[in-house]
Amino acid sequence: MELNPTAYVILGMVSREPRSGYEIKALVDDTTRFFWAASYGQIYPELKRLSEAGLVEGIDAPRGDRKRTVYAITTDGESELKDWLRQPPSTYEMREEGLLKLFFAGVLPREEAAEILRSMREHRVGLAERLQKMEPKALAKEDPFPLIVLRGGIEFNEWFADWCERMERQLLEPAREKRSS
Amino acid sequence: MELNPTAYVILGMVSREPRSGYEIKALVDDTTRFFWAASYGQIYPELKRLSEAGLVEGIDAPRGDRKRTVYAITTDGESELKDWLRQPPSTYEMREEGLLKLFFAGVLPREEAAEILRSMREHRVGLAERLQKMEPKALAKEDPFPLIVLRGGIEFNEWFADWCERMERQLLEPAREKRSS
DNA sequence: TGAAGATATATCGGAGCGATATATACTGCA
DNA sequence: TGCAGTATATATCGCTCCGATATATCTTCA
Repeated sequence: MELNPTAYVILGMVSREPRSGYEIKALVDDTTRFFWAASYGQIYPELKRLSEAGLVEGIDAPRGDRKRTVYAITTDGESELKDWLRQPPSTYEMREEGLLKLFFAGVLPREEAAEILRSMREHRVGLAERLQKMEPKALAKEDPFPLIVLRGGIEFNEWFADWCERMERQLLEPAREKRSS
Repeated sequence: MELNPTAYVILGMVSREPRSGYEIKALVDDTTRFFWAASYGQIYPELKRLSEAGLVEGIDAPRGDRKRTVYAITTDGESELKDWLRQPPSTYEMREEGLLKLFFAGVLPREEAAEILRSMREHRVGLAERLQKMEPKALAKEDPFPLIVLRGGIEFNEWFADWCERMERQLLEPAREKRSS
C-alpha cells in the first residue's frame, strides 16, 4: 500500500473514534500542526481515497439538516497504521527564516545582527508559552504520547530561546578572539 | 518590492561574490539546506526575475566553450537584502515524521513505541556527526555567522538525540504513576 | 430578526521540491 | 589514445502542500 504521510495522520486521527473531515482538520490544527500540518485540500480528497481503499469507512452522521460524514477506521486501516508506525521515520524538514537571516547577518552591523537573535528568541518564548497552555488538556487524556510530544515541543522551544540568548550575548560581548568553542 | 524568501537566499549567496545558478545550488545544498532548501526549479527562474528587477546583474563568464552566467548583486539588491534582514523573521516550519509517529504510538505496545524513539535518536546522532564534520570548513571563513548557525545545528541535534534517549528511558522504566513532571 | 461565529465540504492558485533531460568539460586510468 | 565516470551548467515537469476562499447550514445571542 502506497500512502503519503498525510494519509497516516488521518488514520491516526480516526483510530480512536470516528471523526468528520472538519473535526480532523481542527484536531490537527490543535495538535500535530507544529510538526505536521494538513489542509482541507489534503484531507477531503485523502478521505475519499482511504475510503475507496477500504482503510476507513464513511458513516452518515448528519447534524440537523446539514449532512455530515464521519469516518471510522477499518481493521485493514488499523493494520496499515501499525505497519507504518513500525517503519523508521523518513521525513525531516525544517524551514526557519530566522536561521536563514542569521546565516547572512555578516552584511549587517553587529547590533542589527543581534536584533535577529532577539526576534527569534521572542518568538520561541511565545511559542513555548502557547504550548504550555495546552498541557492541561493533554494531561486530561489517558493516551500519554500526545503529552510526551507536547512537552518535547515545549522543551525544544525553551532550548531554542536559550540558544538565541547565549548567541546574542556572545555576539555583543567585547570581542576577544574571533571564535573559540 | 515583493520577494519570496528564496529570492533572498539567492541575494545572500551572491552578496559576497558573483556566482552561477549551479554554484548557488551547490552552496545551498552544502549550507542552508538544513533549515532552508532551494531547487533548480526555484533558482533559475528566480535569477531571471531578480535580474529583470535590477537586484542582480548577469555576467557572461564561460568556461571553455560551455557558456555560463554568473550573477552579481547590485546596489539595489544589497539594500533589498539588508531591508529584509532587518525585518523580523516570519516563517517557521517543521515536518518531523518521527514526532508524528510518536504522537500516535499509543496504539502500539510500549516496546515498539520505544523503537520509534531509538530510530529518531539514531538519526539525530548521525546528523550531528555530519554537521560536526563541516565545522573546519566553516571555521576557515572570516564570516562568523555561518559557523554560529552550524554550531546551532549541531547543538540542536544533540539536544534532540538526548531528549529521545530520556523519553525512551521514561517510557521503559517500571511505570510508577502514569505521569509526573 | 438578524448578525456573527461555528460546522461542514470542496476547490483553486501558487510555491516548493525531487527528479530528470540535455550538453559540455574535466579527470583518471586501461 | 580512448572512454568512462564525474562535475559543471541550465532548464523543466509533475507532484505535494498550503493558504485562501467559496458555499451552505446551523447555533447563539443581542
